Amino acid sequence: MQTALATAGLVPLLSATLSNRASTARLDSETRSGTRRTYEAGGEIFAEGDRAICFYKVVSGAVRTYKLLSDGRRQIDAFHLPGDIFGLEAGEEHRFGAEAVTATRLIVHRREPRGLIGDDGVLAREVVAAVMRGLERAQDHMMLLGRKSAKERIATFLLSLSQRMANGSGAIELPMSRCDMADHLGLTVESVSRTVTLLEREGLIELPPNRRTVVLRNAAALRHLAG
Amino acid sequence: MQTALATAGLVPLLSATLSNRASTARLDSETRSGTRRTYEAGGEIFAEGDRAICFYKVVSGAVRTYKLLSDGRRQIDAFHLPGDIFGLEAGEEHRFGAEAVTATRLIVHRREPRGLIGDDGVLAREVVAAVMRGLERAQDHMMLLGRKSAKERIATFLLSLSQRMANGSGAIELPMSRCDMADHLGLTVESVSRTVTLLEREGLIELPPNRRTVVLRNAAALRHLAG
DNA sequence: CGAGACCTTGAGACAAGTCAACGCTGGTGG
DNA sequence: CCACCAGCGTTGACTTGTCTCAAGGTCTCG
Repeated sequence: MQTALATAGLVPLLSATLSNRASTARLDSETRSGTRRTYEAGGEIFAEGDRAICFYKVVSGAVRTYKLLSDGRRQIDAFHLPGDIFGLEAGEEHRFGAEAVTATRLIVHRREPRGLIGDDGVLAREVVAAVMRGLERAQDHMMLLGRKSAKERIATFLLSLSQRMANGSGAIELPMSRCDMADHLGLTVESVSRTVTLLEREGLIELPPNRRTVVLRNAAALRHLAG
Repeated sequence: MQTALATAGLVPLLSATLSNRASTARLDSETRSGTRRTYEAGGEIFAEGDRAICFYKVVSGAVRTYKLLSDGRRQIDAFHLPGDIFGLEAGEEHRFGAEAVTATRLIVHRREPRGLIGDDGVLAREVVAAVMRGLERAQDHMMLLGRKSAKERIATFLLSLSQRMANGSGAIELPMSRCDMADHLGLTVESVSRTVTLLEREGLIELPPNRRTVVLRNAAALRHLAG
């Protein structure tokens, strides 16, 4: 059993064979060993520097993880949507803050020194997959932040959200404000607003008066922009 | 050092089982199962999209891993120095290209589907530690790319290099060109050159005529800049 | 010593940032 | 039920940091 354990943790790292297997074994880990917690919009889940006792899985809502510079500049590392795991750390402390973007329900898992996680192969593999996915997203995001124009950033962001939210229709319900988008994409609020408006004028997207919904009108063109 | 990281990082994350089993096996992983390979400056180690058969550990020299956009824009994800592991993938393919920055010696490890890695606790932990460290570096780098000025980027970069190279004196031998620095920091060659010159004029660093060496004259001020 | 790669510098252009209104919208309380 | 308020989003005018383009300088290596 302990060998299986070791395998569960490491193999997905090194070969995709198992990772495929893990994703099909969609046992709901929610039913296991986690307690629930809810937050209202804007609620703090943990702060940068807090001891990393727990990690979290989003049930509903959305979460942002971010870092601050001493003068208040903020970089939002990622938005976490239902199914996503966040709050994993290699060290003792959280290297990010985390806040609920909208009203959010989470499952909280204690980071057990041994035992619990080891006993749950599904969760363990989910955790490793979450780390690897986080790494890949971070790498792609560096390309965006380092080398893409505002228009390309917005296009990339909208496409990736539409894939992750996948609600059938082409409409995306943005959970986050323009300010959050800006701090994720390395832009200012004004640039985000202007660029979104520009994409609408060019017919690539559509913006109901509400402004928190986006309909992708020309996904091919967006994809071309996103590179 | 890496063992320390592995202990701090992997174990709390996944389970202590592996660590107990392997913590007594203090064998140098270099002596196991890895073959050596050398590259001259500029040599390609693998290309984006290649099947990820192997991963690598730097013995000497320096390696850059990068992504390209269709129009040639490049983002250098990271520079890998002696002791660093790179080329690990969750999937079947390399998501980056890798090239030697200078003449480089590597150890090549086959990515065994199971078995071998599981048998070598030290290597396994090094691997997980490498992934976690890669994630942390990527996260810090997003802050840099998304929110820092050119001056702050250069300061951050020089400090981090000086820590990683740690050759006693305060002098850093830059293995990479200005162009590589630019593509890592999300700037242009010209901006890098100008900013480095500026830091020299302000007395924070010193640049021997060679231009590939940097002496940190005022690390405190640089640290303040880096945020 | 010469060629080429690399680095620096300058001048001008431009994308994105800043500052400042203004408008919408959704919620609250009179 | 409507009017107001506060927060969010948009837009405009202007500024600025970084990029672009174009020389020119400097090191290294054959």
